[in-house]
Amino acid sequence: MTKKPSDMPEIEQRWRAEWERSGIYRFDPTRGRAETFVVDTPPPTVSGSLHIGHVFSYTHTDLMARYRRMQGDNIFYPMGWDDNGLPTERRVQNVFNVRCDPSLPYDAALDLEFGREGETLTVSRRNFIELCDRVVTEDEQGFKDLWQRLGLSIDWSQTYATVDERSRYVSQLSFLRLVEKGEAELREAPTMWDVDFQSAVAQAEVEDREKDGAFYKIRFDVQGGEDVLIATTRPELLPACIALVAHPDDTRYSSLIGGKAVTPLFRAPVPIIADEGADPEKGTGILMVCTFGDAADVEWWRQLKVPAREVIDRGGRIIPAPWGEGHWDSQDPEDAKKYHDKLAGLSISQARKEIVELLGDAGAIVGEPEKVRRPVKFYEKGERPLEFVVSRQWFVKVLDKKQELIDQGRKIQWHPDMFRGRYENWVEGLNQDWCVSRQRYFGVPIPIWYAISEDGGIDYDRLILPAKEQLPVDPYAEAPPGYTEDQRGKAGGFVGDADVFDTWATSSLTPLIPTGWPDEPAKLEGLYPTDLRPQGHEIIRTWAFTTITRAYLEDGSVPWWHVAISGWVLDPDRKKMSKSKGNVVLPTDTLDEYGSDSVRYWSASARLGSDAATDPNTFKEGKRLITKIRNAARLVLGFEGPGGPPTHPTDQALMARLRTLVQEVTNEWEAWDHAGALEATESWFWGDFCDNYLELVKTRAYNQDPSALGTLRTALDVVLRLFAPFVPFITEEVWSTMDKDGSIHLAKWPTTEELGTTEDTGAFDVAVTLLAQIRKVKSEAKVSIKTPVDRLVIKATAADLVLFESMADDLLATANAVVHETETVKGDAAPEAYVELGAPEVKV
RNA sequence: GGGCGGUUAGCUCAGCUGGUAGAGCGUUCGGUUUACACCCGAAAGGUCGGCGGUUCGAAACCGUCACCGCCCACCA
Repeated sequence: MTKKPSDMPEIEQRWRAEWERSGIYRFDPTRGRAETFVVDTPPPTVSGSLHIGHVFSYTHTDLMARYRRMQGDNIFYPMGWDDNGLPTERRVQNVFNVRCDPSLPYDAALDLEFGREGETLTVSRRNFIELCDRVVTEDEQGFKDLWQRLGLSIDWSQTYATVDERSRYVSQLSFLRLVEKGEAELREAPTMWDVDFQSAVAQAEVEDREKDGAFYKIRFDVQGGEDVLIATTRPELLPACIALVAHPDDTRYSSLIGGKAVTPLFRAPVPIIADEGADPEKGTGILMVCTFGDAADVEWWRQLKVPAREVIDRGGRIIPAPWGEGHWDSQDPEDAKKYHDKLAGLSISQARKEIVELLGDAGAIVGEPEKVRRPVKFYEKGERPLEFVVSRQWFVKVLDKKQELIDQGRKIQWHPDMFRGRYENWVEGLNQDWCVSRQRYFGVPIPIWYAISEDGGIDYDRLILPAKEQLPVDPYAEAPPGYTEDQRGKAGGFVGDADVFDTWATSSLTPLIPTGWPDEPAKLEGLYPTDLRPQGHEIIRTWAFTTITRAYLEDGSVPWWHVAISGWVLDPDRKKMSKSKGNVVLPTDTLDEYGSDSVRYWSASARLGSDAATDPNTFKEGKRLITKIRNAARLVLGFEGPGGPPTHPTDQALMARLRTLVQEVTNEWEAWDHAGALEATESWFWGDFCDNYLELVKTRAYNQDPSALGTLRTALDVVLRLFAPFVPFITEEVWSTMDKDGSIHLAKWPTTEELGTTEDTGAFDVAVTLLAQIRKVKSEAKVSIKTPVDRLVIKATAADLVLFESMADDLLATANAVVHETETVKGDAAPEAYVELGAPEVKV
């Protein structure tokens, strides 16, 4: 070992290679479930950037894996890559400057460069997917490098990707089983829709954003009456109005209920109905129901049982002839068409401006618009508000099993426990079934065909399912059983579902993908349910929820017994990091600057569930600890001579205290508190061991006292093992210079039994108390710590004096005291030292 | 609007089942001590967010309020 810490990069590099070569993190398939610890590792989105947050949370997982490994468990610690879905598509679009057009034919010769400039190219679906594969391969390597550099004890022979054959197989097979059980079904219904990505989205991917808007008061005529004012923030939906709603107890409007109003401009008669859902306090208390402004509109539309008047197309523009040319439900169809033509083709925001003007000209807007700030639903990755669009989508039924899903959550231990509440809160608030189909390209295809009837129409009630042996299948490219490819799209033939699964539909199966489900029952039984799901709290509603749901629907199981939640990494100003704020810390930079063990130290010092700031001080603290470990080891291992059992009281006391530490640290681990374990270990190591014990024992150690040498070596051995999960590189490095077989990471976790049975008599406390007093006198006298003490008087209780005498040799040597006297005091006073110093040293 | 966290030394945080406040960093003072100056020793610094209550005793338990953060909620 060299003295300078600057060789840590070399040490890290060397052990990283050695661990990979020796395969110490390999899973052993011959051992049983009881002694196996299975991690359901989060597959990172490979198209996302490497983020310091990754380092933080993945370290948390590795800490527990390393602890369990040292406890003797056979660790199943696989790695998955989440490469399917929108993030990859987006990245491909940017990297190659392309868009996918599924109608184009495949171009086998297409060869694009990374960072291609110039005009945006449209490519076929298959070309697009090939580009996705290229990007993904590149990105995965970046993550693997980072993980290995960080020292994650992953078994790299257990890897998967969410678009690979195995994942597609599992995803499709599991889905087909849901279809057969009736738990997944195709529905044509208004669904939340992102007009930019042109895909349906699920409730879990939706977030509210506060947006400015304006309330417009619009005058509707009432048949056989005066008129009525409604308030709306979405006047552009007026042509889609199908009813007005007021609260049944709202006396202002009770006379109107059951009658009809007539929309301005379009002159469409619409019923006026009463419903508890209308809030008399909001707006004017009466509102228009449109197809579709929001989820409430969907609800009322269902109650009314009238056809939808859709006016917004899938790209977010006003449809030219919303309910069929010449079919205007209007008292004045010509006017209606005239007005609508002015809106047709406009985007939502353009249409809003236009219609406000038209309504204004027609005198149908009353007063000034009232500015309001209200929550608007967005796709979490989207930029424009979601619309409700009628489309055909696959849903997994969850609304009918909320209680069961909550009960499943209660069979799982959440760390920290408060996040169980988060989960239950989400399940209780579910108001839509889980929409799993997405109108995207790069993902797991929905393995379904639909029959085409003899008249040429697609019969969505006649599903054609693939044979299990056919999976994974791409129904867009392959023909279903009993058909041939030339029947595609023909009367009497079939059409393949062109959609892919939502990324969570596959990610929800990560406990099943690497564990042999369902064709290797022996393997599965040895690995499932898994032990640990680590994840962030922001994806409880997606990943945790969908995983629990899929496991429950599949066989009633829970997917794991523990969920460990990591917090977020904040910048030093306690702000959440984001690219737009420009405060993202790159993990490679941090690793370059501080080294892997230091960065791990920082991660480990944060408790599960709590956020952490990227604090340079904590990184430095880690670096200091690593240096301290090396130096202490250098001292201990530098002593020559045979070691023996602890016979000296100081040594016995140290062993007793170490035993207490081992118990405490083990308890912390068992309570899933790695930060507590680290803190206890570090505090013992730095305080008891380095500052006090090493000083007290030095003289005897230099004199080759076997009790001292044996104790020093045992203590180092044990404390290294306690540190090993946190700082695997430096502990392995030191371990390798000791007389030990194999890696420290396969060594047994320390037990109290291996540390004998000597009691902590209190001698150590007495010594430390007295030593502190002597040091204080010297410090106040501003002399060197090694200044001789001429006369030392110890005043203590009789019991403490016995303890003092037992280790007086160590204490006097450390204090450099030559004469000592003792004085017995009554009661339970702490021992006191009276110190007379020799002549101050003369400074040269 | 509903739910959940947090509020302890200048900063970042720990304080388990209630017994007169802790760590690291920072600050100040001192120390070349043959493991380590990425070190060692010492010191200063807090009415534990406010107000009530339970208790012999509350940072900890109960109630309430305030502020910060997060999650959720049909947005007319």
